[in-house]
This record gives sequence, structure tokens and C-alpha cells, in this order.
Amino acid sequence: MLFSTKAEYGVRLMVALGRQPGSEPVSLSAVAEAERLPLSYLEHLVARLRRAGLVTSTRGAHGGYSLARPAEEITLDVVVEALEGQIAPMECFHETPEGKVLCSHESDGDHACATKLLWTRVQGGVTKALAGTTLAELVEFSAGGGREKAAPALGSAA
Amino acid sequence: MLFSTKAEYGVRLMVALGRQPGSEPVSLSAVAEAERLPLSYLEHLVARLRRAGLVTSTRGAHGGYSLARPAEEITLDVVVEALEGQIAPMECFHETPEGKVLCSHESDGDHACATKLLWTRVQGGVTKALAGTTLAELVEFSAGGGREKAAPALGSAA
DNA sequence: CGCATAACCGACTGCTTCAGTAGGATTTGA
DNA sequence: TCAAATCCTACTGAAGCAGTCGGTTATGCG
Repeated sequence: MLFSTKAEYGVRLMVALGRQPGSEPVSLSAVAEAERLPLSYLEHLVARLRRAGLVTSTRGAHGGYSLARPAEEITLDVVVEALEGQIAPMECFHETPEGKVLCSHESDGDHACATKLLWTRVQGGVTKALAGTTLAELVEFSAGGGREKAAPALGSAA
Repeated sequence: MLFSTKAEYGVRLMVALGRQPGSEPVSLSAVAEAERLPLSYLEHLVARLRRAGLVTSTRGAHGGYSLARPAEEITLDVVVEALEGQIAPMECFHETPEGKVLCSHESDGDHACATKLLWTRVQGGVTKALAGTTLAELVEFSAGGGREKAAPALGSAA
């Protein structure tokens, strides 16, 4: 498994917030009930999202969470990274801010790290998929698009 | 981390076998020494590769392992899958042989699984990267291509 | 034959992460 | 003041990771 349920639950949480039309916050317990996820576990996840600046919180009664930015401007790479930590295919694999790839055992033996080419490609594939998806897409997909197979009509088979 | 060292070590093992020019087998201890990896751990990994039909073994003295097929015909998706098990972005995510995607909690609540679109894209990105890479490429890369930027000329302390 | 070499196999271990629980403290609207 | 909510730390059982260990079987060679 590439990702744990932290990413799964966390993304679903974000989508739930993205569904909220106005700017009033949604309480975690409401999300937990709607998504059938354990509330106390969601607390941990939302804390990560908040620390990453993806959601804002309002405390006290009638409080809750809302997206810090419009869903169209939130790409899933930052969401998943906030939840799961740095995304790399391998322990020895680090990407610097400038985009250079470092490999811990670069000059291990007689030849260059044989796997670097592979992990670089995998990394690229994942990053492209995540960064190329916005939260707004997922909200729309879950609202109607994903239901197409179940609900008739709506000829928007993209 | 997307993958564990099982994939890392296992791929390096495969590359080491792919470097062998003739068809005579390479002993695990030789690979372990060359790659500086624990021999007894490699035994577990090579067992997976053998069960997957990727390498063949000859027992007894002067025995060892060799690739079951030429390196050009081995793509890395089957290698990594043999080592890590089924590759899926998420626990709830299963792909049938026909390519259909199943999601455990498909009809959980009021709407379709919000994350399905995302995981499908991620899955596609990873699969494409792995299936689009052959073992022969990695062998070649590690033999010379990967060294180009690191080694100025020949005088490098190898 | 006998021995070194090497593949094979299963059990075990320390460690870390995962998934979730528990209990409380703090803030805020009514 | 009370209830609803965020916030925070600590804890726990289970699982997987990375690796070790001991032993069994098969084989080439002197």
C-alpha cells in the first residue's frame, strides 16, 4: 500500500469541507458522522492540515473548520504531504527544493545507484498525479460525477 | 515512503544479475558483498523473485541465481510487485484483472467515494512509471549513464 | 567418500508506524 | 453558567519492517 488511511481519511475530510457552500465552519463531529469515521482520530488528522495552513479553525460553540483557500486553489500534493509526510518512493531518496535528487548511497560501490532512474520516474508519476488534481475536482466528482454509474441521466461522461 | 527497502534491495539484486554477461549463475553472497547488503536478508527477497518466476536458481557448489528472461523483457512493475506485494495506493483500492477499480466503501454514504478519482490517477502514474521501465535500462544506467555527471573523467577514486 | 559451497526454509526479535482511544484543558456562543 | 467545540498529550494493541539464526538439502570437486 502506497498510502495509509491518514491520506484517505484526510482527503475525505477536505472534500467534506469543500462541499460546504458558505464560509461558515463545519464541526468535526458532523464530518465524522457523515463520513463514518472516528472523531478522535480525525482530530489528529485535521491538526496536521491546520499546521500546514490548509484549513482554519474557529473554536468554541458553533465552531469548526473551513478551507483556508478556495478548493480550486488547493492541489492534492500538499494535502497528502501534510497528512503523510514527505512523499518519496524510498528512504534513501530526497528531493531538494531546487529539484535535485539526492541518493544516500550514491557512491556506494563501483557504479552509480542502479535504482535512481526508477525512483525518479515513480516520483514524477506520483507528483504529477497529485499536483494535477485539485480539491475542487474531487468535490465535483463526489457530488455527481462519481455517481454517474449509479444515477441515470446527466450525460457528462467526460 | 512509498516503498520499503525490499523493493530497493530487490531491484538492486536484479540489476546485479542483469550485469552478468553469460548465463552462468551468480551466488547471493557475491551480490551481497558487491552491493553491501545483508546476505540473509537477500535470501528472503530472492525467494520472492523466484516464486514470481523472475529468477532461476541452481543449487549446490558453484550455484547461484540468474535471470529467468533477458533483461529487456523484464519490466519493473512485476519486479516491484513480487517484492512488495500488490501495488495499490490505498487499502480500499483493488484493481480487477479486467482493469475495473473496486472501492470497498463505494456506497458508504450519500455520495460516491470522493477519493476514487485521486487514487486512480496515482495508481496510473505509478504503474506507468514502473511498467515503462525495463531492467535492461537500469543495468545500462548503472553501468555508465548514471555515472556521467559524477565522474569528471577516469581519474575518480572508485 | 567427504567436504566446502550454496540454495532453501522457518522461527524469532527489536523497532517503528498505524489506527484508534482516553482524558483532559481551553475557548466561545447562548 | 452550560454545552459545544477545538486543542493537546499520553497511551495501546496490532502489524509490518529489517534483519538474524540455525538448520536442511543439493551439488561440484579433490
